[in-house]
Amino acid sequence: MGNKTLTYGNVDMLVLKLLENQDMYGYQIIEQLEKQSQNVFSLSAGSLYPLLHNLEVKDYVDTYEGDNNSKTPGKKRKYYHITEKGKAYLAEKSKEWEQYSSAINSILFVEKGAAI
Amino acid sequence: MGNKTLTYGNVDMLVLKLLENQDMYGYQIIEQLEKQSQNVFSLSAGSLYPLLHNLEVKDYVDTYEGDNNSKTPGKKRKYYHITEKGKAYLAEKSKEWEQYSSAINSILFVEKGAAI
DNA sequence: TTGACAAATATCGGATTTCGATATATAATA
DNA sequence: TATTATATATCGAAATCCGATATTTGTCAA
Repeated sequence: MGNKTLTYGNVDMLVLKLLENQDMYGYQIIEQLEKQSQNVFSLSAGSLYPLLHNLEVKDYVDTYEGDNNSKTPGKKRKYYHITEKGKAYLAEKSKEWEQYSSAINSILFVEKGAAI
Repeated sequence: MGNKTLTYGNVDMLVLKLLENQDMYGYQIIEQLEKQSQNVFSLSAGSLYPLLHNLEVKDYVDTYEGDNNSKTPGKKRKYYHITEKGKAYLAEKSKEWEQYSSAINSILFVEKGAAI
């Protein structure tokens, strides 16, 4: 990431969220994440692919190979599709994120001298 | 923390924020953080003390020993006080947090099928 | 009075997560 | 034909946090 530690523990959630919207292949996820965050995040390939394998092992996604007749260069695309189990996990993590970020904000945005 | 990875990389910011409000000793920081986050965070001592030493090495805080005539048991309290350098660092990290969390939210809360 | 407990600080190794470097494959392009 | 862009993959290193453990010291109950 641009800032290394800022998405720690949340990348899987972000990836699953993108996949909830549509099936994607790895490289596409990297580009989409960068675009959709206005260049705040730029996930590296070395982070993404192990993470995707992990999501597959945990049955949060399943995969299929892309069209052979693709006219783009490079290795064959591998598409990822979120499972029901993945959706449930995503919902859980999203909820945790809301709770967590609001707790951070409740500490950051307390005025000096305010009663707590 | 209650949830292990959710505050990764942000604990120093939270601690400095508490110290911006008033000088505190370690144990007090743990209790205050728990209280002020409505029990969302519970920082462990094994996390806090190395972190405090690191903040001291970086000149983000300086320290002094508490009163000898304290009637509470336990080791002597060591108070931490935020420096100007620490305040500048806190401001920087807070800004990053705002940017980061809003980027996360912009990905999480996009409606299915919405144009991006 | 003495033993248990609570307050307070401290350190270490282990677990988790992410990144940079590197490798490989392949089609388009110059 | 060589280079570049696309695409997937793996590995070791770095950073951060926690659980377990240890130590000190004052209070309080038995």
